Amino acid sequence: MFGSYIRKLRKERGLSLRKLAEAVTVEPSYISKVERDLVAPPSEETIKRISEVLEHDADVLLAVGGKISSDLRQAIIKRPELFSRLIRVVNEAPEDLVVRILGEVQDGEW
Amino acid sequence: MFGSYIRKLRKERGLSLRKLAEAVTVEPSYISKVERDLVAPPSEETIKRISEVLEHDADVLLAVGGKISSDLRQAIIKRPELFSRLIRVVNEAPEDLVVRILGEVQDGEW
DNA sequence: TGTAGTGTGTATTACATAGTACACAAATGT
DNA sequence: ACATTTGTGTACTATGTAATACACACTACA
Repeated sequence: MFGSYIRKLRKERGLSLRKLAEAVTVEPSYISKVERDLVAPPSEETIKRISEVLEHDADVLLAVGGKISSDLRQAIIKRPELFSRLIRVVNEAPEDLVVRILGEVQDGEW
Repeated sequence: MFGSYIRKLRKERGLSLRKLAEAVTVEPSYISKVERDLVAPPSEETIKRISEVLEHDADVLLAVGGKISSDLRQAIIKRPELFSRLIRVVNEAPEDLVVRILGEVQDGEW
């Protein structure tokens, strides 16, 4: 999944596999294997560099690779009761509702 | 950190290291090393078993061990834009405010 | 004074993670 | 025709993760 996802992105950017590899500072053969899903998705750091080169949301790319950004992990780990509850509750709630809450929290309407 | 944390819990429960090890189905020497932080915290599965035996919140124990429950990870990974934003926004907000939001979302007051 | 239970030390292991290094073949450009 | 670029195949490696296995020494206790 991750492989085909970034291969498509790369082609849309008109970038060769080798150019991507160079920009990300990994071996071309590694990108080749990654794009065909012959190996597991790269590390968090490498995925983040890929997201910059391909100009794609890092959180989404990490998620496609089955990972979570370490700053999110740290936030959760620092207040586990709060965030565990929050995530589980929100996960049950319909998305549009959550989006509305988010907007209001952000706008300081509380 | 994790080690001293569970050692304290275990003593409070009046449990011997070996009894804990047996209940968790790992080697006593392993628990010994874990409790003195000579090795990294156990796997998610093992921490969850420890949390049951010691009757302590699993999310908190996982967090002390630097981990996040896989069900939370899956929730985030399925809707990365939503949850990444949510976590970052909430992380900036004061806790009491977040707790109030949580309560209201739960109570279906939206 | 054994023997049962306590915690610990040392050595080892299986598997996963995250890649590198380098050679090769096909297509493209000039 | 030749050089360059493109993607790929094969082999190898270093580090981390998550433990096991077993022997040892100390304390309690009956």
